[in-house]
Amino acid sequence: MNICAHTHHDDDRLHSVHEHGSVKERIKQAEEICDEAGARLTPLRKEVLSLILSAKAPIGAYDLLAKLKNSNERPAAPPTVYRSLEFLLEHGFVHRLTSINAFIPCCHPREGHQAAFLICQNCHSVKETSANDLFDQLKSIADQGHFQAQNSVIEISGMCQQCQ
Amino acid sequence: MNICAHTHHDDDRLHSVHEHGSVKERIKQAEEICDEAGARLTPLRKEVLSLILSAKAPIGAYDLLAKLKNSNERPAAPPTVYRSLEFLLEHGFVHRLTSINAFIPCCHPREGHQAAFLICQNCHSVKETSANDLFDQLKSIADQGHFQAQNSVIEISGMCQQCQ
DNA sequence: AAAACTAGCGTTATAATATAACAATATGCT
DNA sequence: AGCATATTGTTATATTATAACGCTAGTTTT
Repeated sequence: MNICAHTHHDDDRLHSVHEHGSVKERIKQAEEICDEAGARLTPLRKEVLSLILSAKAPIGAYDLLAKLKNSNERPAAPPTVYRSLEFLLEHGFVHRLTSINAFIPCCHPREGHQAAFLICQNCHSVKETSANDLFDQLKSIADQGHFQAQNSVIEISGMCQQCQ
Repeated sequence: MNICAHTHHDDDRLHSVHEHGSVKERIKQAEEICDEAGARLTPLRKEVLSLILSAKAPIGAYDLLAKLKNSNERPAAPPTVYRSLEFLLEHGFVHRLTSINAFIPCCHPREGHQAAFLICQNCHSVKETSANDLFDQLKSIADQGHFQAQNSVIEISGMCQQCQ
């Protein structure tokens, strides 16, 4: 299992946490992935992604909208944000946390993985985990229900280590 | 593992599906549970629960509101519904499906269990499963993240057997 | 019994999240 | 250049959820 933090406090007690690159590096990586896939990481999309990467907690669509308006000559309305989010979700650059209507960067955009999220209700930090055993279980549940799974939401809310 | 269906089509191919009582019986059971717990299943709450039990698919708050308005001399506004839902959720009579903002009855209101849901995107049937192995996995994920879990959302969207 | 307290509900208003529909512009292709 | 398509702008509105305040009825306290 693998745990990745998206948080504003240090996580050095968590041995399995690894370093992500800087925002700049991660944008660059996204550009490469888009090039390979023939997708267009336009300036708008890049900026939305950058805002999500820079936010050290999950960020909502309307918060993104406000930041776009502030930091930008560009006009911005809800569809501006939602369309960019749609693109970023499709290409695996961000995740939607449905239980809190907010977005976080994906730790491993190349892997196209499924993930489970640990969401701290106190400090709003999020840990993304890719637990293969868990998804095997899910698959077996779906199979037993004769169900063709397309999409899973696994979100655990509670209290992170630092906040306990 | 245990699978329960909330659906408008027959599920006889699913051996593990069991029968729920009639709406009347299930309301009666809820009354008993409330009596034991010292909670009040008021006429309004009873009616909302009854509407959710009768709906053969997940039902949204505003659909409930519309039904309340139709079938009733009682006035109804959004807080009317949301407050009743809050009560029913707290006491384990219904589940909220956060990925589709809708509500379904709980199959086993006495057990206070956690559940995972299989949501058919085509016919909107839902199967509720209580998979202990899965929740053991979740617990172990939370433990490895030194995380105190309070609440889990597990929702799998896809295509049910009948719709494939 | 009167006063204080409380749970539940009514009522009005508004917040927060998300999408529809159509117009304008930019980009890639021949 | 001319065409097709993708992207973005723009306006309007739909959908989901909560805040705030007051009333009523029942319960407890004095």
